[in-house]
Amino acid sequence: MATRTDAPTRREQILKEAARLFAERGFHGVGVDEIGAAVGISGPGLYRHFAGKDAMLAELLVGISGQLLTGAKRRVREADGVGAEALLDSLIEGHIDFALDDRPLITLHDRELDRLRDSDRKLVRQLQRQYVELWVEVVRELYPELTEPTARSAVHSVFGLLNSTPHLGRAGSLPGRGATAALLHRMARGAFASAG
Amino acid sequence: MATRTDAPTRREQILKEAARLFAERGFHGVGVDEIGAAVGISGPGLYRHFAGKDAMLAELLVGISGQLLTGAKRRVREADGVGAEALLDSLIEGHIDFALDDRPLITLHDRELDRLRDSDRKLVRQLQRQYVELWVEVVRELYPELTEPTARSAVHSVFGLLNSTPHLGRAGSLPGRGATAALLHRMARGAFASAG
DNA sequence: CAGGAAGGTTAGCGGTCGTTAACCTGATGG
DNA sequence: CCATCAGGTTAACGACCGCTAACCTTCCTG
Repeated sequence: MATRTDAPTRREQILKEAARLFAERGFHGVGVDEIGAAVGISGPGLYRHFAGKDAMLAELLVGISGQLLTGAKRRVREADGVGAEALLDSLIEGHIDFALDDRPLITLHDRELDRLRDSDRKLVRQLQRQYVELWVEVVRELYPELTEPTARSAVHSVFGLLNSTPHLGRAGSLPGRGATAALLHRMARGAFASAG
Repeated sequence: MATRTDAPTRREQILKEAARLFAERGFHGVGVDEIGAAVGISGPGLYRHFAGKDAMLAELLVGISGQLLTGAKRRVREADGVGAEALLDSLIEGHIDFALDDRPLITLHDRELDRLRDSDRKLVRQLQRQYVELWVEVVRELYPELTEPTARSAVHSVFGLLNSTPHLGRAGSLPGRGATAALLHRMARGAFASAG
């Protein structure tokens, strides 16, 4: 992975703050002036970087879905031949990393999808579907007794479990990142194991 | 439980439709005219029944939290002495019933809490906290090796799992209510069992 | 050193939305 | 039989919000 060391561009600043604000107060609950203020410019200045408020949300959601899918595909590729056990662990690990590092995006991901233009929403849905199907394949390989609809439901439910991180108290109430990740991982595996 | 047989009052109609619309498009994404139209009256007519749009959301959220807590307390009372195993099963069953029967409310429950007036939000948070603590006690009785913060995280995560029902395709894609409930139940138990 | 692109600014327009005001109607009960 | 009231209606107001227009710097570059 090409690790970023250079400073974030203004566009990236804006996207990050917009994600945070959208997650906190909802897409309609945040004004462009607030987003601008969050990056030190004011209101209409945003339009030098984005076509509009909708475009920010679209870029965020497409970006999330794309990143998740790309990462998962890479894991499948790199884990070729190591067995379904290790691959599922890798997928879970990737999803947990994402859920813990980009909480606002995870929140947006299943909250504001309906606010997108039709074409963008279709694209995001397609990316999501591919991501899910990728998991379903791995899960069914590991638990062949699961029917395909059952496996899909199980995958969605585990996503719900992993995406619960925003609800795990903001501050130091949770037992540290590593411990939280390990707990979520164990629970996800336990949930799958009991699905059949 | 005193089963309702009489027709729903207008207030109840409004709340039900408002819940559905809020869940579909977000609190700010729904206008009072739409809510009115959904029950056959128009816009400002709602103000004969509610002080304002905020009041509808507040009543919905307080109602949900209260119902969840009341039901859970009843289950604890009725299950006195039957052991932690059966009690946890009962709590899970109750939560699943709620998640399957009142999907819009479940969605609102963890999506629009921040839109409430301070006092209402505090009340809802307090009811939620009691509900969580009730689960935590049972879980820790059943799995004494769990620390209290770990148990609390586990409970939140299982809520995420159980509340994933809105993401399980609207139509006939899921394998029937009974099968879905059973699947969720098994997965929740498996997740808890693997938390330690 | 001109000059244009990049990236800001403020003023303001147009539309939407929550809410209120004023009015109407049908049922109810003394 | 009339007063009252619950439960509607439409008109309209005021606030807010997304977005555009017009203008102003700063800086790179031929």
